[in-house]
Amino acid sequence: MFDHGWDHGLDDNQLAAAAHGDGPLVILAGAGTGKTRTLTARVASLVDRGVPPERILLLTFTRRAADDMVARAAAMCTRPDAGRRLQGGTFHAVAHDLVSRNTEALGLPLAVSVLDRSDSTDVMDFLRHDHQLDDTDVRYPKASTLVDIYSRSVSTGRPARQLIATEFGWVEPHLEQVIAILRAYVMRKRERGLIDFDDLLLAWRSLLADPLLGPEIAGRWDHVLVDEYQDVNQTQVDIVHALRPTGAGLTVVGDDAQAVYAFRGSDSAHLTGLTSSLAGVTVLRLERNFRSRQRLLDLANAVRPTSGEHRLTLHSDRPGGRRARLVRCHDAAAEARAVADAVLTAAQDGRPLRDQAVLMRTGHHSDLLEIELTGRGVPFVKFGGLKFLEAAHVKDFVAAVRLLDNQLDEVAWYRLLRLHDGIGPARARALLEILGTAQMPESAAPIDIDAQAIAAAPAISRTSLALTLATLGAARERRGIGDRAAGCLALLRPLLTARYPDAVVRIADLDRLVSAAESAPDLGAFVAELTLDPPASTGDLAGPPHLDDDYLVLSTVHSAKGLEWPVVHVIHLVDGAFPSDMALTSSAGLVEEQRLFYVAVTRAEDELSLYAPLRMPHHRHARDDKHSFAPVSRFIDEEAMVNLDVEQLSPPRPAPVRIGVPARVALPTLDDLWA
DNA sequence: GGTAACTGGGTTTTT
DNA sequence: CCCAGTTACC
Repeated sequence: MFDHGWDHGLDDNQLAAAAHGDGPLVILAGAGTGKTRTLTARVASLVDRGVPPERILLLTFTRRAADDMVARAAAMCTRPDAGRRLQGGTFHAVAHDLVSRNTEALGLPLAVSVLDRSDSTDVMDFLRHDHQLDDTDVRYPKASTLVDIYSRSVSTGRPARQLIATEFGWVEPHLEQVIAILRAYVMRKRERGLIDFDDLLLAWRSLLADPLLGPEIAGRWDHVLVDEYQDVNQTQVDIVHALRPTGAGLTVVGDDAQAVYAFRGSDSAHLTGLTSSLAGVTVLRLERNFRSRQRLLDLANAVRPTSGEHRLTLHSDRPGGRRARLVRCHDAAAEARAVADAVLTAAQDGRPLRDQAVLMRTGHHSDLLEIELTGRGVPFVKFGGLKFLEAAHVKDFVAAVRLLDNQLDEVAWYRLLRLHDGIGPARARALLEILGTAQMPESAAPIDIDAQAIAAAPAISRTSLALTLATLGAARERRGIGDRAAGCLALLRPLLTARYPDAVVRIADLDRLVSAAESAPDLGAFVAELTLDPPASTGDLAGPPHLDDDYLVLSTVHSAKGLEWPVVHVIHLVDGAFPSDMALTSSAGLVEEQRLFYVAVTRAEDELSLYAPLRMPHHRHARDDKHSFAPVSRFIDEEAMVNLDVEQLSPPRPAPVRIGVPARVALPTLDDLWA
């Protein structure tokens, strides 16, 4: 074999995938089987075969995965400029780029604002109000439920009526009103230049369906490679199909047992279906695992949901190892202590904190653990759960920036207006009628509009509102990105200071955001990108200064997908927590939880500990009988149990009971205190 | 009467 | 952080 660089260290199956020709290729890759390595090697091999790098498109679901893959592929290529020319990104980022360049063709205003989920909920709330669905005497579906229905409907291609009938039964009494609101939601966004996450994909699909633009866009790429294909929804399937209609030049990688995004419209049937529906498809399997010790894979294979023809069985390159531990704890507090003990013990045994991770079903499952870790001085970083962007002040800043370009952005106005004393939901809505209405750039002077709004505002808010509008107007006149961003911060400074007790910290956050924005090519794009891919913590923005510090990672299983650590702790393995009580009612939900558990288990390289608290504050069902292994976790059946070492932590010793006369304790009097 | 501001209890997962 | 319920203001 010639040494191309990209084929170095690949096994036969990986090599077959990397060197595969132009026909459609489906790679079924189990966890830890070198999927990324294979995909990047394939990219490098294509480039070596003479495919121009810019004619290769790598699609992923997270920007981290996209950046990672482009960088690694570039490193394998013999062409020095490949990294710059390779096209890669998340579905949503690529879509956003295309949408921004084609707003006119799409019939959108020149400037569009990207809505995250909570922005979408705000829009839905306006409509709920307009349609009088916010009366308190009848329980109408909440705005967030409406967003759920809308999103699931468009991303799966199922009509809302059908979706409501099968999965949102409690909404049916208001079916007609809900349908009317969903229609209005589409119109409202279009009028105001607002696009949500689903719209980005829908717009890309529409562009591809256009007789003129479609072929031009699809024609930009000869090869399309899609990572994590088990997580695509119907819109994404349509996009991929429009990009590579015959399947030639298409490579997809995935593992149906790791499909964990059904709640956002994904369906792993899209992956499994491809293996039979695509003419001339080559299906390759990667089952050789380079990550985990065999003992851990035995457990992984036993808990992996079976999936008929696409059964994959992982076998390790790294035999032996320790069996996973199942630690049964008395309650969540005992669990937190046990995890902290284990983390510190491992650290003493030469596993730095950075080699360990604690995984959980939902963000707040680590609440007690975080207190415990803080108390013991163990540094940690948390992924998943509340994001930096969800902090109120960051959303305020994003709103201000969006208003620079898009004055029709009512969601942004609504947010900003309510920061003023004396302006609540109702007054903000009234002011929106004035401020958020379209004025053509050349028509009525904006000053008049501002004056009108100030006059309409309650007296107490007029001074600060006038200042806000003036600062915003001034920032709009600026051209430099740093100046514009600084203007937005200047606008917020008095408002945040008045509103939040910890305003100093929050403003310092925004200072960092402003300096990060300065190096961006365009402020609007910077904010849109921030929305599409929010940094997990403020630390992310400042670059990696604490990279040489040692810290423990706490993460939701969803956010841990694709990552690995030598030592992994999975906490809260108890019905109602993991699996989530939201999923307990449907079998589809339970299978998804099982896949999520499989993802968690397969993150570990050397050591895996599973923690099962027996008593949870809100769950009385966990029984205390210490010797029965039956209700350990519904994820672990008898076959899987064989691969576990079970440890039972003794319950905490009850506080000693004192019998006798209670001591008399005198509370201090004022005179005592002043003495 | 209509709002804003405050209080207390609860929270799935994410592009 | 969001929501519902309550109080207090104009």
